Amino acid sequence: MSSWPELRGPAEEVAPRLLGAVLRKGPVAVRLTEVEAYAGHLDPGSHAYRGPTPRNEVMFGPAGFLYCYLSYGMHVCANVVVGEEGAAAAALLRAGEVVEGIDIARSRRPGARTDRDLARGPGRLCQAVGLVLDDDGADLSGPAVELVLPGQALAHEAGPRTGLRLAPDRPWRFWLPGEPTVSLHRRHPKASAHHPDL
DNA sequence: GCTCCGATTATCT
DNA sequence: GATAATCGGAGCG
Repeated sequence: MSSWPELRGPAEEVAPRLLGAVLRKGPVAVRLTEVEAYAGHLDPGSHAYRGPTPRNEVMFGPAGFLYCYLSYGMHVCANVVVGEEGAAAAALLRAGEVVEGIDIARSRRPGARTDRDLARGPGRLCQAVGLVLDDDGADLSGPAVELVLPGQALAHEAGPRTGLRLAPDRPWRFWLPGEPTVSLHRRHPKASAHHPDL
């Protein structure tokens, strides 16, 4: 039963369709403004590149479920599983605008100076929405966690992925133009070394 | 506004 | 034991 016909197809085609979608957990909901595509076993940048493990097994399942993992030992990041079952394709939820439960979101992110910082960045988004490691595998049909797709695809822009050590060059980051919650910066963790550029 | 840097732990080799 | 799809704070303009 493919209850998510809109999520079929390659990650880089499905991911932009998530822009403008609303993700809710309980009282807090965000409207997604920035996502990133990961093409599973075909993609050196994906956690699924080297095959199934206990952590990434949700990605190898059907579309419409949440894949959550711990990043840098302290931040939770969330993906929507997309594509055909077994392809392990997913879209990382990079940023959003809080559209419901903003007071609760603010209390969860006391460090945020402005509302636009509440869910700007994958770790911040999960903190604002209240997503934790235990939400790994959640069914996005609800009721605990729910995803509502926009009626039609919205106009978007694309650019290279950020933060990855491997395959950062694919233009698989997608965002809604003009959204203040979108962050277009940040370089690699470490430039490993200075190559004299030949 | 920008860049640099250290924190912290589940997961995999 | 090394790695990592990040964040927040410090320092500068």
